[in-house]
Amino acid sequence: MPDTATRIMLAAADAFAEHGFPATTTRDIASRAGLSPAGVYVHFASKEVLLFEISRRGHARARDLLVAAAEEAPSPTAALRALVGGFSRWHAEHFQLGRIVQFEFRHLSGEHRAEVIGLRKDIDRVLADVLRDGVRTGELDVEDVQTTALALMSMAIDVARWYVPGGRRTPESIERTYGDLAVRLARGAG
Amino acid sequence: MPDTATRIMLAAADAFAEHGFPATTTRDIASRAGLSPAGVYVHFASKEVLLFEISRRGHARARDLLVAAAEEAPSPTAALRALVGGFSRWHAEHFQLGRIVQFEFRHLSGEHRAEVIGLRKDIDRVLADVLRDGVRTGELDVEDVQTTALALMSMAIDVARWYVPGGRRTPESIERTYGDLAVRLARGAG
DNA sequence: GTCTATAGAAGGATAGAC
DNA sequence: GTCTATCCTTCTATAGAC
Repeated sequence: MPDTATRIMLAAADAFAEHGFPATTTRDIASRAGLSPAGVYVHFASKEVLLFEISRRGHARARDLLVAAAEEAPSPTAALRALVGGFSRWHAEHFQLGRIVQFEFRHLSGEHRAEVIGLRKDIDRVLADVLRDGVRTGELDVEDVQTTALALMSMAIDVARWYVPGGRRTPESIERTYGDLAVRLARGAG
Repeated sequence: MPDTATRIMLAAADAFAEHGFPATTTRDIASRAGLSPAGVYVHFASKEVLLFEISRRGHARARDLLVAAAEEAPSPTAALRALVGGFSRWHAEHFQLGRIVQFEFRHLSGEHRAEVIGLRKDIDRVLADVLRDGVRTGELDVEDVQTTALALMSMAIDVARWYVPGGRRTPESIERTYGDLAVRLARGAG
């Protein structure tokens, strides 16, 4: 049994993913965590702080995943495949967390938003660096690195919006297909 | 000066795009439209009906745009470029409407959601048909038509999430770049 | 068709007992 | 650290005058 604070975060993540942040009530969160409405406030100062904690941890985990994938890959092409494939798979496996991270962002307070933006820039940079590496070695052919990186991130992020567990597409098949698509996109007409 | 119902819809679209549906108050909508809080209900039965009307019209316009682009194109490759480029540009030019259409969907009532889903299937089919056409003629090389269509739609739809007017990227440059990326993605290694 | 006023419900957060 | 009870605010939607 995880500790109470963790249970509350898991309950809140479920609720936020299902209804969105503003439409989620603290009563719903408390009830999912097996607490009274007041019980939440012993562990978190407000509903917004709860969103922030979930967002911060989610972003940090996604970033660590990407950095590790980039470092382990033997070539820019392999790194590109691992990055986009892995990020896409992550957004399928953790589609609830992904939705919160990507789509509830605007409901963070100014200060909290700024901190999360920093993590986002780290994430964007990892992919752009891989593309630049590949262009330098000649493996990849990309006209506009920034925009191509953005488009690839869009493909992966959007998985969280449409993914339904138990559907035709599995996280593994998404990883494979999206990794392939990324390489096709960045290798050009050959 | 547009009629009052239209003014209310425009005001609501602004507010929904800025705060999301649940966090938007009917008072805010009324105030933006230059009405008292009660004035809205003469024209729309509820806040949810307002969201539905905006969503329905937005989807229908996007669909008409795509169908027209597909019909006018002289070849599957040209159609693919026009479709993805045009859809991406639309999500930049109408990023507010795009956000509502794509990200406030879950707040529609069951009946209204079903009607919008029908429009979405039309939209998805247009792109999948173009890819299939191109595979048949041999112009395009796509392994999984459904998933490739989905990934291309993701690229375009996600523009509404990140686009900021007045930024480095214009709707025109997005149209060009994303149209090119789509062709690269579907033409394969050549 | 627009207003003022308000009903009626629900939500975020706190007080204070245990 | 958890509960019950509740404060206070805010919200959607309606009533009824004009």
